[in-house]
Amino acid sequence: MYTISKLAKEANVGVETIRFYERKGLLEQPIKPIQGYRQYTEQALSRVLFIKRAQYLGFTLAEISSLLILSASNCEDVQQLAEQKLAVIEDKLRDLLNLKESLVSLVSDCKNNPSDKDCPIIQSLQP
Amino acid sequence: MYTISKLAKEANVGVETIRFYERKGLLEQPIKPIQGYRQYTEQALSRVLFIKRAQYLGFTLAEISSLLILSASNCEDVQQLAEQKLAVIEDKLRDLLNLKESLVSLVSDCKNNPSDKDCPIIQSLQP
DNA sequence: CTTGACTCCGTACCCATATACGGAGTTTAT
DNA sequence: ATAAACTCCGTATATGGGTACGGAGTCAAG
Repeated sequence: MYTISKLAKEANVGVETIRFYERKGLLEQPIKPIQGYRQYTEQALSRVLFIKRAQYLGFTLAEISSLLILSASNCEDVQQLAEQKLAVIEDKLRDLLNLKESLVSLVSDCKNNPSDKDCPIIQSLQP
Repeated sequence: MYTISKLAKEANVGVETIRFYERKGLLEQPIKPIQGYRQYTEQALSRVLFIKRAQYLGFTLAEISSLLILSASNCEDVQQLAEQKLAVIEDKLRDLLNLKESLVSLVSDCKNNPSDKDCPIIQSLQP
């Protein structure tokens, strides 16, 4: 069990971020004991780490929210939502691959540029 | 020569976006004639298109700003900036591919799940 | 039992990237 | 010569994702 600051530290985010996620409904706020501080479980930690990883992958908090709602429904619904997310991921993959290819080719043009000016990247951005 | 709205239309952005870029120093604001409206040159259009392309490649406006400054001089620095972006994109690609594979396999587990509950996806989200 | 660190809560503020509004001036079409 | 459309300018608002602040309560060590 963690206090909020331990949890934040463990997940490598700020305390305020935890509270922000709670307000956004991304993280369940543990019931506060009549007297004392809230206790956070391992599950809360996994949840925060999940959010962070998904964010890193380019999901917005809103998307992460619906990813997380998966766990509220029955298997078929879960599966369906997972398939939707899969489609989103595949789109993102395609976009990222295109981006990567453009950048790779630009950088390689740069490497073949003998001069220090007339940078091919800049030129390619010039219409 | 364009008026601001022609320029905006040509570049496929809003008029307000042009003004915003001017405020940000990404775009030089043409001198306003004593009487009348500002005139924008082809250069201004190229500049806006440059910004849009660079944005599409994943550069932030701040980065674009430094790209524009660097473009006057040093191909190597530009290349370095592009390589940094490339590294970030490659990391994201790797992670997205992993995520996709896990989702694919979870969805297929779901399909092999005869019951409506004990959803494998839900179970995989439990700690 | 006091002190210092931590928590709680509401609210305000921050940055990036725009987008909208409103009143006054300007241009263009009829 | 007037209306419609456009521009100018400052300011306000939006959205996403946080970060900071201040006062009051709580906990843990000495």
